[in-house]
Amino acid sequence: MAEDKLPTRAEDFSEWYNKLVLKADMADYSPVRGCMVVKPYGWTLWENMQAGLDRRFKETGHVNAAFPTLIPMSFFEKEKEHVEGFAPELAVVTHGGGEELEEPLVVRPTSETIIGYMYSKWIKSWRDLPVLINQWGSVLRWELRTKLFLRTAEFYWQEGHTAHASAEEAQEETYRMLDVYTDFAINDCAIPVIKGVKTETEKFAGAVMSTTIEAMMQDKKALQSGTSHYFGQNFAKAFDIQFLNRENTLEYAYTTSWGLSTRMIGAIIMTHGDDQGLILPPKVAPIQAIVVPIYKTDEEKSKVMEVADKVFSELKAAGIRIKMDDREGLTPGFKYNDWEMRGVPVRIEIGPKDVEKGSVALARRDVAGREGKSFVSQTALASTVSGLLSEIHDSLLKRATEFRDANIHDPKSYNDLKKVVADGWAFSYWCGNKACEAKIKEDTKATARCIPLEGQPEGKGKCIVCGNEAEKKALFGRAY
RNA sequence: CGGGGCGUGGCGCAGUCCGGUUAGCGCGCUUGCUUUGGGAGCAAGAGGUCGUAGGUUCGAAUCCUAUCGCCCCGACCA
Repeated sequence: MAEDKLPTRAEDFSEWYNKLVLKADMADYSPVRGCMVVKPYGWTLWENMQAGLDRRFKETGHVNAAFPTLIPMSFFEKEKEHVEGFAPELAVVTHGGGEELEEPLVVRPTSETIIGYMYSKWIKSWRDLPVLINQWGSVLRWELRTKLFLRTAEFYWQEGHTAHASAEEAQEETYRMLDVYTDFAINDCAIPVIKGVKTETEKFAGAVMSTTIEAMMQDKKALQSGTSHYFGQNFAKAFDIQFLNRENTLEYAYTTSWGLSTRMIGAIIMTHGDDQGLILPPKVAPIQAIVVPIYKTDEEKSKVMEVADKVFSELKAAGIRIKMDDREGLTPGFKYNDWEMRGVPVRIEIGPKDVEKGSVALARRDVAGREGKSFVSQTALASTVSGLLSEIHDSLLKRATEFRDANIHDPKSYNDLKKVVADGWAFSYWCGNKACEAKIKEDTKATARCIPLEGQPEGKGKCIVCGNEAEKKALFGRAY
């Protein structure tokens, strides 16, 4: 741990990320190419994220269920765009129990098909609608280039699948869940995101409309952090999800799906981390405060530990996720660096001097060095720490928002756009034509991230590429 | 699938061009003593089929052939 330091973000952002994921004990490579092992520290973070999302899902009327991992191959062929989109990345099971299967089974890359099949059995009347089901699980996509959390063959996520009696209602659901993701990203992960609609080129295979929340990483690349799709009747027709409406006529249902994955962990790392390591947003951090006791002699140790234990119990009772670092034989300095690598938001140092003065040293992870350190009274420490945690959340969000906003540009010409997207995003009028979108991608590697739902100027403009009339502005940037 | 790089103790590397017998170094690990308010010091230890298979040779980590795997850059994607 002492050697083999983390590269700085400026030196090599990609290496910084790879090393950090390993050194912070978040995940490890698996023996199978492209798969990852999520280690306990990373998984606890995910559990906290799950809790925040799951609460929001329940509040908006959804229930959880579980659908199988294996899906008949033929299901994938029922929706044309869907099969085209996913065919290249399917893993297929051909044998079971030593025998070749009559019909190959696909390891789910997403569950629209099998859930569509089940919904067609369950939905007969308008009284059965809406169906609002979410599933927590993992999916498998045979990715060519992988990176821990950001793109792995197998990843963990939730996928919500809903069916509605009208297009309006399904569209409302699509936007409602996008708002849920936005709220989660901002208020739990301290990640500012931009809500928007995907272009035709970028949308989900089989969707009528895809929406997204896009976040800017510190290397100014975009990361799609959550998606919510409106399917219209596409999947209902493919899987025969029909119901008798109030007029007693048979009608196809309107469906949606929405997902957010462990990729969001990557977003947290790349949004907040610094050259010392991770910086975890307090709301989801596995450990919110770490206690480091400092002593030399046995006599000092017993006095210090008495205070440290008391502080620990008080904060724990106050609902703060706290841990005591009582490892022997390690210097305090080592422990500081160790917990900084892991991104623990608050560190509480307690030494002989603090015992005398009735104080503790509080260090906040988001402000480096001495500036982030303060000496506070042991009395009412729980409320001091709670206050600091919430202050850290606010400051992380503010810092990330300012960074993002400073790197979104409004190029005046196409040439200008080309320069801008090399190191930032462009927010420009776009006519909606695929050719213009493709030209940008070809010239700059930047893609249309989304057409933002908010912050659009009044009135029309001219497409940054072709100069034709354009209704709306789109965001362009290089993406993960 | 194209282009580039790399496989040597747990990790990071040197040695390979120009073969020579005990394969080194740093970190980590184990034990002991001293340490401990920003990555501790000393001492003694443990740990390696040099990716794999074949070949050349008195002798191969080193040369030849084949093969496998990984990483980076491109084409596809949450």
